Amino acid sequence: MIAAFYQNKDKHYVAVDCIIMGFRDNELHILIAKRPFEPLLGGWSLMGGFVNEFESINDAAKRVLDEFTGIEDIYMEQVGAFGDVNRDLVRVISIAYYALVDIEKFDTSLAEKYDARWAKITQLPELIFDHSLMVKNTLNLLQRRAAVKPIGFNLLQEQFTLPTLQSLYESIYQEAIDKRNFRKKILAMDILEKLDEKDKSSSRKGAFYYRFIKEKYDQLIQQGLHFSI
Amino acid sequence: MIAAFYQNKDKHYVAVDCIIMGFRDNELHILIAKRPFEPLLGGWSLMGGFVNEFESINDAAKRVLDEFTGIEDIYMEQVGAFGDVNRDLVRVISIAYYALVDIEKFDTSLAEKYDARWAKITQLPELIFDHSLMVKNTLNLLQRRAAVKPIGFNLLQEQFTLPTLQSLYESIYQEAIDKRNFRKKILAMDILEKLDEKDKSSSRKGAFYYRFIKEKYDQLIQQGLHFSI
DNA sequence: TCAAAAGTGTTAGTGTTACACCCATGA
DNA sequence: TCATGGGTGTAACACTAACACTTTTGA
Repeated sequence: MIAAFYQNKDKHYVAVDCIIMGFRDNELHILIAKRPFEPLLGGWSLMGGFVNEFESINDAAKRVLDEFTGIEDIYMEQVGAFGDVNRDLVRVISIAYYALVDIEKFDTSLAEKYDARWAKITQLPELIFDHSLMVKNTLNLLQRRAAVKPIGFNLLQEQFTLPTLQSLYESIYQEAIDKRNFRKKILAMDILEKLDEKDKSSSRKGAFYYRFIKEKYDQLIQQGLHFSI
Repeated sequence: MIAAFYQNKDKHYVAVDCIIMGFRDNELHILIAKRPFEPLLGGWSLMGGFVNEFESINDAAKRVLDEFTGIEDIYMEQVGAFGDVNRDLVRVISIAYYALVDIEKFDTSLAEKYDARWAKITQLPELIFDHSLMVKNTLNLLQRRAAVKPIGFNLLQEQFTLPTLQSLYESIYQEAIDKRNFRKKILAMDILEKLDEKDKSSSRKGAFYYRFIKEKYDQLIQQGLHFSI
């Protein structure tokens, strides 16, 4: 019988915790919620949930992401498993995922429902358990990923200006980038389409909108392009 | 009561699977074992074990590594969690770790005990479940890590020659490296100590032994050195 | 003396960094 | 007209990649 081999093994609670990132006011933000119950009532935490018996861990993460943002089809990637015995109040193994969302699509009614808010990554409060560590590892991973994959666009709306795109990367890497070098590099890849419209919300002159052309990117990758910022 | 919150949640078997890597005959090898029981009797698999109730997932990995190699204090890093519902015969969530060992320290009696063997990474047989995927992800991760961290030395003995070190990196990246450029780069970092002794096992002239000086590396890192191959 | 692997520098080219001024616009 | 952020090119420098011959030694 198959089950015999597993019979005497311990079983564990397994959770997913999501580092949901958005971009607003030229800064990365993370969605955090105030814990509504004891113990640690009022402590800030990431968005999480338990993995169900007939659900893959990826599906669990997608479910949690949808539940707390109201957005489906979110870009996400696993950060890793966190399994210290005492990381939670009872023994729970948690698998962290980070997600990149267009903050404009966020269902703000959920913020009230879960007592959640978008916190600037530079001004995060202390989080419960090992959630601060999860965020730290995520930022690390994001910095490595964003340098070689065009995932940053997931944080922006369909149309965005180059100044906005640049400030996004500046926020990810926490450092200033030279305007001319940045433009040269991103435009040289030839994966953006310049639109006719301008965004005049942050200057009188206005900045042209651009659009990421995924099809072109995919095609160029086939031909050996290496995305790099 | 604390437990109330968790009460109705599902529990899961959680395993660790280890991608144990060694270097021999100028090639990366992975330790795999023949499954000694049905179903899938005789199928090749990675080294694994279940996570116990009062054991962190890292400790579980260390336990498994020691059990199958006879070596303590092994360099290891988590690859990630694998949690498809049907990845195993029953629902098991597995956390993969890769480990880099000095293959000379391997307790060969364990190879018989577990019907294990070191398989060349270029000639791996098909593995059971999602183990081949785990290896693929590991190789990816290793390539990224080895380029910026001096972890390759964990695969070698205390003393090694530059030709050996080079062939190690050639095996990791599956591509030839220019001898002169490689030496220039690695020696420029000034983290190796040249010894007086030569290894004459692979040439009449003999190649000088070198040693990685961890203390010096740590010190230089403080001063802003970036390891890079 | 020869075969076989170890060891050694230079150059061209590519990519990266640093840097300053004009433009368009609304108030 | 002026204040503000958007937009543009070039030159020095650093790094990378390409490349061939000499040395040592045991058989």
